[in-house]
Amino acid sequence: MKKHLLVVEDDAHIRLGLVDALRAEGYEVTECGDGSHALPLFRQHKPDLVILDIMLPGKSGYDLCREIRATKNRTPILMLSAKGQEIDKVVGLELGADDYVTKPFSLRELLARVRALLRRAEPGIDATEAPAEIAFGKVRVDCKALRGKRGKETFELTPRELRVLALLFREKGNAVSRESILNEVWGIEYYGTTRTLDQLVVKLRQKIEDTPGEPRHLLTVHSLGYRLEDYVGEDF
Amino acid sequence: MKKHLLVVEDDAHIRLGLVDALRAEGYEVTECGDGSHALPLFRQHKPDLVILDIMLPGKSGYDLCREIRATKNRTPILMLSAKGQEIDKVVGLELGADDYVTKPFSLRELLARVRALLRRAEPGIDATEAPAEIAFGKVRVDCKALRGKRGKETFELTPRELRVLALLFREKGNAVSRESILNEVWGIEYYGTTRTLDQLVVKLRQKIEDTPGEPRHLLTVHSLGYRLEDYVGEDF
DNA sequence: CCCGCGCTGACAATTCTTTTACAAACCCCG
DNA sequence: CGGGGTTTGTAAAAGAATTGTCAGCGCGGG
Repeated sequence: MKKHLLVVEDDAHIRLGLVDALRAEGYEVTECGDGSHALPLFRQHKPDLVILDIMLPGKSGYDLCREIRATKNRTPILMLSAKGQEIDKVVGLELGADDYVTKPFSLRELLARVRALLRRAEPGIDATEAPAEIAFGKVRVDCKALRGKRGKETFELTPRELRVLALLFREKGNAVSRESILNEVWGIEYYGTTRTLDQLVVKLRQKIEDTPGEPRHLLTVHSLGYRLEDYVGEDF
Repeated sequence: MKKHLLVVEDDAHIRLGLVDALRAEGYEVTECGDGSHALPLFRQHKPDLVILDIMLPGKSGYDLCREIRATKNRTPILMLSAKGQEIDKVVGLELGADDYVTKPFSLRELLARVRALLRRAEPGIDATEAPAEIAFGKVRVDCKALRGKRGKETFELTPRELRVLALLFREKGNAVSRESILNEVWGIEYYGTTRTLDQLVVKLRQKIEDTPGEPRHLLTVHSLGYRLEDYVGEDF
C-alpha cells in the first residue's frame, strides 16, 4: 500500500524539490504552502506522515503540530527547521513531533528519516525496543540479559549483535536488505564499509548456528541482504 | 559493473586528488573543470553519481544541479562547498542535491559518502513494479524474500530474475518484446548480446516450469519476445 | 594496562551475469 | 516441401560482483 504524505512548506522551490523526491520514492504526496490550509488537508487526507516546516505563513509549524497532537492523533510528524531555530522543544513532549531535520540537510538524510518514521509507525512494531525474547529453532535469546542459548550451549551477544538479530527476527522469513540493516542498526548517517555487517553476521552465526559454515537460520540472500528462517526442514 | 562518476571542479589540484582517489577505489571517472561543459558531459556519459563544486567558471554548481534535476533525473548529486558558502539552499531541497561536503574535507569522508550514495541508489528490487506476490499455475513467488515454490519444490530467485518475472507477470497473457524487457530490466541503453536474456529465461524456466524443455508458462513468441501464461490447460 | 568490541583491509570462496559456441527450432520463399 | 537465413535453447566457460573469513588496529571500560 502506498504511503500518503503531507508536506507543508511555504518556499515553493524547496517544496517542489521535496515533493518530487518523495514521489520518486513511491510515496503519494499532498502539498501545502500555507499553514492555515494544512489542518483541513490533514483531516481530509489522513496522511501516514506529515512533514512540517516551522516558518509558515498563516499558521506556524509549532501550532500545527500542537493542534494535530491535541486530537490525540499519533501520525508521525517530521519538522523542518532553519539553522538556529529552536528545535529543542519541538521534538520533546512539548510539541510531540517525532523527528526533525535542520536545514541545510541532505535529501538522503531526509528520505532516510521519513522511511524510519513510517516503519516505526507500522502497527505492531516498535523499532526502538526489541522484544523480550527472541526464539527460533533451538535458539532462545533473552534480550535484556544479552545472552542466549542454543540447545544447551549458552552464549552472549553484544548490543549491536542483538539489534541486528532482533531486526531480522522481526522480519522473520523476509529478506532484509543490507541497506535497511545498516540504516536501522547503525543509524541513518552511516558511512562505513559494508564489510562491517558481514563481520557481525559471522559472529552471530558462530553463536546461533550449529554449523556456522552452513547456516540454517541466518541465511544470506545474495545481492540483497539476509534472512532469518525459523526452521529449515525442507532443504533442497 | 563499474560505477561511473562525473567530477566537476575547477581547482586542478583538488580535482586531480579527487579523481585519483576515486579511480583508486575502482570507479570510472570523467572530470570536468568548467561548468559550461559539465552538462553535455553528463548527458553523454550518464554517470551514476555527480560530484559538483559550487564555485565554477562558466556555470555555477547551483545551476548545474538545478538543470540536471529539471529533467527529472534522479542521479545522486554530491555537492562540494567552501566553508561559509550557502549550503542551506544547496542541499536543502531547493536544488535537489543528495548530500554535500564542505571544504576542506577529508578524502576518507568523501569516499565514504560516495559509497553511501551509490549504495542507496541501487535498490535490489523496485518496489513500485514488484507486487508482493506473484502467482500462476502452481507457482507462487514471495517477492520480498526472493523465494518461490512450485508445488512443493522451493527455489530462490536472483533480483534480476525476479524483475524479469515481475515484468512478464504484469503483462500476463501479453507478449513482451525482448527490447522492452532489456530496457526495463537492464536499463535503457544496454549494449550487450541478446543472449543474456535467453540465458536468464532458461534459468527461470528451470525454476518455474515442471518440464523446462517444454514450457507451459514462460512461452516464447518467436521473433518478438516472451509471454507469461497463467495456465495452459486446453492445448488446441 | 589488558581485553573485548567494533571496524577495516586483504584475500578466498561463492554466486551471479555475460559471453561463447553450437544445436535446434522457426520463418520466409521458391 | 525443402533450402537458407534467423532466431532461440542450452551448456560451458569466462568475467564480475558479492560475501565469508581472518588478522590486525584503535578505542573505551575495567
